[in-house]
Amino acid sequence: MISPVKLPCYCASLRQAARAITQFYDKALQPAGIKVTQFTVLEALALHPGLSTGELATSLVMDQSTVTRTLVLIEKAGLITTEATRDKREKRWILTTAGRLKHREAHGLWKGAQERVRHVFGDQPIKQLHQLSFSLADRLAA
Amino acid sequence: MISPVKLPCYCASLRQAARAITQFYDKALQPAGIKVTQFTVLEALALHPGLSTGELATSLVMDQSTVTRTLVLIEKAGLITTEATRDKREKRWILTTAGRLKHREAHGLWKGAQERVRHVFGDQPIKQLHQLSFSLADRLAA
DNA sequence: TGACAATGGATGCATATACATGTATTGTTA
DNA sequence: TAACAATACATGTATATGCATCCATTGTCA
Repeated sequence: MISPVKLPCYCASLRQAARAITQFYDKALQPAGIKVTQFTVLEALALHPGLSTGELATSLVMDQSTVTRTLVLIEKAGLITTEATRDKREKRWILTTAGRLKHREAHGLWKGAQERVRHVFGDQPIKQLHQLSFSLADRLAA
Repeated sequence: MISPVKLPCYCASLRQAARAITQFYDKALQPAGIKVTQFTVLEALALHPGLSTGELATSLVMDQSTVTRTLVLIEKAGLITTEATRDKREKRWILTTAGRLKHREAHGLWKGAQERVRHVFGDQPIKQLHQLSFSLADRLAA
């Protein structure tokens, strides 16, 4: 009896989808004790060790302050640490041994979530959504 | 020189796009002094006056507690108020006069943002993204 | 080299988000 | 009708997010 509110707002629909899929992935990652946001940073550092805080922010299209706070969390958890650099202002991040283990564990759970999403939503639609999302973020960042 | 991290995660890409477009709309709505989240609720109430907190949560695919907090904000701003109901537990919301004015003002700004997004991203792509987003939220909510 | 600009992060503040739980009210049933 | 269950929000806690601003360090240039 609740009228479903179908808003024409492009922003509202994207936020809605982001909320829904975030809950889905967070639930999937729960056994590893990390959130999808934190996993994303771990993944980025696993692929590109030594990225700085600012570089992470740029490449993940996040605000620098947001990245800083996520980094603090996973650093406290012992998953990442900083390398020594000449420039004392910057911090370059790498996974610790515990971080590599956690990443491997989380990666398995994440993969399962990816597959389930692909299964329930369809291979073509999810890939299309994925591409369009990246593309939009890219376009709007400029 | 910063390697752009293209993650295969469906969740990461959606979150990225959601962040980017949220900033875009928030900036557009700035003259009205409200955020796109708040505008979404105003819009829902403009279209469907008298929705309860829980109904808003369901129809907007948001957590009830999140909706409660957004409602508190725009209520404090004098934009919405509650109707009297038999059931003293529930709150049914309607726009105040100030709320209707604010909604009208914000709606104009929002429309401009919609058009600009459509222009920079393309009519077909944005509509496709819109549909896919709603569809995914729908699918995952179930 | 000494002042000043630029850079890289950190922090204060406000909102967004969700989960778990609490509280008040309403519904149900023995 | 007196429990007890169910419902509708509110609240505590933690993380996510972004803007404005601050601080420390580095770069530049007269």
